[in-house]
Amino acid sequence: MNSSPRRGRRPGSPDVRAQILAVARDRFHREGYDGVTMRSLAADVGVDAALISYYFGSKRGLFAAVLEISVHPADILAKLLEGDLETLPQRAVRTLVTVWDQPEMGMPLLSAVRAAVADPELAALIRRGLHRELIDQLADRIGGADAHHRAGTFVGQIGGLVFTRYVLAVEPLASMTVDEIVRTLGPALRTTLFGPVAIPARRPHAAAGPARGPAPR
Amino acid sequence: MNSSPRRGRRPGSPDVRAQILAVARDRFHREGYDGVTMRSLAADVGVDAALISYYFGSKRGLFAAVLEISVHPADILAKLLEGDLETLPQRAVRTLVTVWDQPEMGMPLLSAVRAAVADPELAALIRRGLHRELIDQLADRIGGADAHHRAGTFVGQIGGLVFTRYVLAVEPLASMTVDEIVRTLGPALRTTLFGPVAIPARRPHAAAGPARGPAPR
DNA sequence: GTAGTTGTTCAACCGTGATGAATTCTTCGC
DNA sequence: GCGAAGAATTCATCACGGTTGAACAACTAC
Repeated sequence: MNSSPRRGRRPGSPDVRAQILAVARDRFHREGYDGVTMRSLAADVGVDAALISYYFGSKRGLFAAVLEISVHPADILAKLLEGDLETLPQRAVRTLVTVWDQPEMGMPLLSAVRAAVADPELAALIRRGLHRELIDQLADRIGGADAHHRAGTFVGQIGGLVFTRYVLAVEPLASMTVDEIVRTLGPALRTTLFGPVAIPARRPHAAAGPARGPAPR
Repeated sequence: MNSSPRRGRRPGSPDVRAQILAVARDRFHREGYDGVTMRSLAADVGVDAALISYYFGSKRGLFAAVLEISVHPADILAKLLEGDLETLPQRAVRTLVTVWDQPEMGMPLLSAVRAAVADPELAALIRRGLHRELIDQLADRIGGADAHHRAGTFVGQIGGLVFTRYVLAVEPLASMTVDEIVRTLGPALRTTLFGPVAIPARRPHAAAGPARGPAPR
């Protein structure tokens, strides 16, 4: 891009772009996308609102930039998948809850999810991310004919935890401890990954259910 | 058409309120809350925008009215809980997917969820609804010491299905058939409701996990 | 110096939801 | 019937949202 040596005015003595980003980050996480207006944000930084557009193109651009510096899920996911497959369900739940429970991580993630629900393009971003970084890899590791179905369902269950505990905050999930959640959700996740297609503990009510699928391996 | 829309009350008794509601319902479901502007909606109905405020107080009031006539989850939930507890997981999944898959029901529900994510008051509504109508009742039916934890986790997983399949539309969940979903998610839900705290199919890797909880009844 | 580039502000635009006053129709007491 | 009360409808306007183009200021390069 910049072929010629640096011409023109140098960035102001305080790096205004970084300042805007920092304040925006704080306020977006605290007040949500709609709660932050460009004018009020500009006033906070002590700058004209047009400058934000100048640097970030638009309000959404600014939000995207904030997300960029706030959310890095990929490395956490990679760590999870590296470990022992047997213990993955418990570890996944524990890691997820731990990460989301600390506000410095949870708030950015929450605002990201909120924004994604409202904005189809952001939703597509998350959708693709989940699929490539998590579901495909997980399916590879568990193997078997219905690996993708199991992996997808697994992610769905994890997503449900995020949705009900953090976005909706519905009780009792919202105030259960990490251990309690691992205890109750862990076995279900194990069933999804490794279990048979129907738990044989009681009569599966064979009538309507197409209870037989590909062999549970 | 009518080139000079006269001021004042219209002759006859056209039920304009119902007309507004019908058009709003359609457009909200198709274009989402933010996609519908009061002016464009008013133009669609052939009416001044102020009339909407007159009838419904505010845009949110209109949206609430649309939800009112579009979403009645309570009766469906009641039916579910009436049936045999043993088959509840499968039936719940099947009912949920069936309902959400038909656009006449699914779109309203989806726009409700979307709105709830953006608006804390609506979120509180859904939160309370889920808790009173579903979790408490379900906990009563399954009984036992950790009934509430199990019920909450159950609802969380169901919510995850909604979130990932319908809101985020992440693959492969988004294009799995009803039967496939019932097959993969059903057993996990059974585990949540009735299962032990750790599935004994393989060595539960006793180290880290607080794998023992209240007896599984 | 002068020209060119970048940072910053100002004023304005257009679209949003909301509100109060003005106007016209319906209804109901007499 | 008449006339007043009230309901339904539009208009003009407000405050506020994000965005934009022109102007100006600061700085670098030649």
